[in-house]
Amino acid sequence: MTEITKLQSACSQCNLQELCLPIGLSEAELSLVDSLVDERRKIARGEAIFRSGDRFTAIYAVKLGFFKTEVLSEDGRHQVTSFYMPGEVLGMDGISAETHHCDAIALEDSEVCLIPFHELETISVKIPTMQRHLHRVMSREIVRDQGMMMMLGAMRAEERVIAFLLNLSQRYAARGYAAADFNLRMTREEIGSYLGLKLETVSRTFSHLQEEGLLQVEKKHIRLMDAAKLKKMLSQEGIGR
Amino acid sequence: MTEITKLQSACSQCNLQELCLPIGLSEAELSLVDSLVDERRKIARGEAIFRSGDRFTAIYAVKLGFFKTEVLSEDGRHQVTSFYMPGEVLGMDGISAETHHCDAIALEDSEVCLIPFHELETISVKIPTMQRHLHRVMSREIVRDQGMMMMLGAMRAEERVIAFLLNLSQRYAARGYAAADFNLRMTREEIGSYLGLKLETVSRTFSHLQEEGLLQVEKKHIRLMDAAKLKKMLSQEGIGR
DNA sequence: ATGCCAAGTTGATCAAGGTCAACAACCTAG
DNA sequence: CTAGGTTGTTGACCTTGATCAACTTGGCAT
Repeated sequence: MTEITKLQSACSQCNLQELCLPIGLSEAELSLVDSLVDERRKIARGEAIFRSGDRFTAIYAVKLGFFKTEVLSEDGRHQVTSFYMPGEVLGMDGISAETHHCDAIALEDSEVCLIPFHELETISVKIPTMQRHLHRVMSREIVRDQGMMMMLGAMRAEERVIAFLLNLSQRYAARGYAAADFNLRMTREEIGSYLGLKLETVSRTFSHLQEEGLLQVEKKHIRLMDAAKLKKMLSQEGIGR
Repeated sequence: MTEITKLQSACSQCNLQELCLPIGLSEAELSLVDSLVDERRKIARGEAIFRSGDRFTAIYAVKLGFFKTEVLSEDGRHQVTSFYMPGEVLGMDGISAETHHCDAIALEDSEVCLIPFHELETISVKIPTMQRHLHRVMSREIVRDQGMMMMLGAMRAEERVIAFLLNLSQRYAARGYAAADFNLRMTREEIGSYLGLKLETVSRTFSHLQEEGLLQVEKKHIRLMDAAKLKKMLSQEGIGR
């Protein structure tokens, strides 16, 4: 199902450039990058870019669509660890052992740009800006994960849901989409898994926030009615748990 | 309190080398590394190497002692995100924004080797092995964090405690210490924070595992009486939560 | 259409773990 | 030695969110 069609891909032409690449590359450097990222791949909804245990060869920039990553433990359990939208880079978990430690699955028909990692390392020796950028992208993932731990370890259900929605909102906004009006690409169950909650709890929390007038939910369509108040609920709410 | 004493530090002589550095560096490369890591710093118990908001300049390899990192949210909440023991590297959260996002605090009198990050980037251009190693270390942190999320999101209290103890055990073993007999360096509260539990729950779980004969706990001294069974409990236990 | 399945909502009940409180053991300072 | 603070243990009780179950809705295949 996964097409390995090579689409023309030129970072130098891409409107996601500012999200993927360091700013201020020269013409020459940009064309080096173009030659590095020479393959684009279509991933159908439900298909994986890579799975846990797959040999690591590349990292992937989301060009179009939406992904989740999920880890599975020995027993049947699995947990969504992240969602990725266009301009975000995934697959860096594979570097350490040359093997991926999670599955990366498309939530809708999507496209990724394939960045062969060892070539990236080679190029980043020639372009220090590129090296630094790579390090920042990796570090950003570490910081994000720390925030995630904070959320899972220290927030109650309602706060987690709010934090999740505000995070999505902010990422949509950064891409020029409406910050307060968007469609979820994932199911309640996937949200629950990501937030360490059961799908029923996610559903109930949505309903509850809607009753409060803070949110409008219609299936996957979300409208934030009072983002300011939601933010406040996050930072003030019970010191509890 | 924090002494900025410069101790002699020579990676080429260090017995933690195999944990910190890539294998197979040449003499010449090793002496380059020696000149990079020229400062060692003593950190007294309770003191911080860096705090959230501090400008990022370096990463730190634990030479001796024990650290925790903790993030704090706007409101008073804080959460321990990691513990570090000798040979482990901390501070990489600072790369992305040139600012640290957590506090790194010594749990006992400790020593760290200071690795100026921009110089490390410079050197890793000259030593590809070094660059690759850096990427692996960062990636390892990402993988570790994913496991942490899994734990916080999908495991029940008892499993978290077991996973925590087994993880410590394995890291002690990797350093040549007894795998089944060690002292905790952190309080029950710190363990609880790390595991997303209250200190009472940690305490009760210890007691419970002790009743089961799986563990011996005497204050901070832990003895794993049946590591095999503990491992089994982790992978089999309730699909629940 | 019709039947089916996945996704979502809502209610009733239950249990894991949080909260509050009392107390013990230990450490340090005076 | 004594006082006071920190750390840990244990008990009683309560809250949050999980579990189980019924039902609705919409999409898709026949």
